[in-house]
Amino acid sequence: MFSSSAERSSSEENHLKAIYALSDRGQRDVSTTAIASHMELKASSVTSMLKRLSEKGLVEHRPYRGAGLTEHGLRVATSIVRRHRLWETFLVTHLNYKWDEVHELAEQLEHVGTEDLHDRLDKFLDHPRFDPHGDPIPDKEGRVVDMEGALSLTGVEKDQLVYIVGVRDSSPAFLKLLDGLGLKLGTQLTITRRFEYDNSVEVSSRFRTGLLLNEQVSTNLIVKII
Amino acid sequence: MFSSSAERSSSEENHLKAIYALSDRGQRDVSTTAIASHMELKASSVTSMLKRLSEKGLVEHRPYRGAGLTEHGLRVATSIVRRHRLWETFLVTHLNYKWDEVHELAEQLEHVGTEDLHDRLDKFLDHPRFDPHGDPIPDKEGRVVDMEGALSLTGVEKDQLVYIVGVRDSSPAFLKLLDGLGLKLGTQLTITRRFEYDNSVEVSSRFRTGLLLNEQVSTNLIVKII
DNA sequence: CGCAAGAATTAGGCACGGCTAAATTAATGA
DNA sequence: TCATTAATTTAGCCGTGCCTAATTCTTGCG
Repeated sequence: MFSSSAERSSSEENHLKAIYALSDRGQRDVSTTAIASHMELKASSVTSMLKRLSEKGLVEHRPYRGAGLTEHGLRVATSIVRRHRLWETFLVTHLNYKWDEVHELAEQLEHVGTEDLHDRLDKFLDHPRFDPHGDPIPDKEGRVVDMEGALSLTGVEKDQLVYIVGVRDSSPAFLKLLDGLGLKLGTQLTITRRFEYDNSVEVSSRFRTGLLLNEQVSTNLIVKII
Repeated sequence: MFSSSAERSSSEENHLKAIYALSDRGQRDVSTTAIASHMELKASSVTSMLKRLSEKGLVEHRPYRGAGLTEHGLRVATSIVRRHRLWETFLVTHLNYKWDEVHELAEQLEHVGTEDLHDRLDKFLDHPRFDPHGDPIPDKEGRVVDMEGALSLTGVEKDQLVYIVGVRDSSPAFLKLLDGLGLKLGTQLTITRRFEYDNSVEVSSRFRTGLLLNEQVSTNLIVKII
């Protein structure tokens, strides 16, 4: 059995991660343009990377049609997502970073070292199942718990008690907004009023009542019914 | 006050670190060849990097004569050594790596992130003053404790009780040898016999007596008199 | 059905960081 | 002093990974 880690560059790994994310965990194919805009690159750069990844057997590239991960590519992409989320967890739980500060750093750390390093990190962190944004951390074999019962706050009935389990958008701006509103993972909420005018909702938590959330915010809040 | 972190590549940082190490912490100039052989590069590659670092004000390059760190370069180099040793400490104390396994990983981790990350890591580790090999960790301001009273085992008198505080060679091979002999930081020793023939010494510790160390080994062991 | 718009690819250029080979400088010793 | 040698630098090439501009597919609409 030979190692499957045939020296990948950070850029290669980032492309795999992008395809993974855009294809809904490797389900369907994604377009060159989509990858390019996700990574803030030009399409031509993506094309040449797709060619390279295709030669390495990580990606199936159908020119002019799109690209998808091979089985091998999917394993690699999952592993990188795992690494990313483990580092984010470490940064928040042990180095006292805030949840809106860790993405960039994890983006760099995820490319360092071997699988062994991350297995050890995982063990040190006591096998966390969710990262600081509520995203599930794939296990060693790439299995991802899928969050059944989770839904967007937008889809919740009035007066239904729910608690926040994640965010759909983990940009610093959105996370800081939530901090400012006193909303974090685990916070319990109920929708007290809905406004048809703009689909905004009024929510109450233990600490705050009459908090008005616009549609964008409520859509990006992932909750579970208690 | 503007930031002094004007985007440095890993390769640039590695060159600074090499100059720092070879120049005895930035004292004297070092030759292109010395840097090249230390980094396992060709001299011509080093020359072009020296030119770049010189333009960035990190290195003083006197063509055909040698190169030394500027004050700014010295600060940067010290910071990288600090990062390296902090990560080595983390890997050993929290991820259970052995002292002969951490160098390569730290070599990669040291280039990630900002000074802030490493200040937080330092705090998390509770401001360690020595890394797993006994090398001093520079503080935030670049101050290095110099290990007064430390000397090579070769220079110790017969029957003098000493303990191991560091190693001059931290290659995996040497560290594994020490592991095999049951020698580690803190181990107490006395030289029981000296052999003029090849400058080897016989030492005894609490756990082992009559252990024969050749000159290379005893030279690379740094000890303090109790 | 055919063509124009838009997506994607190809062609060609650039900076980085490495290399080899050629040219240059410094140092040494006869 | 001057020639030889060793160290160093310069010249020029290559792969990665990005870019712009030109070209080639696909597709949907008139």
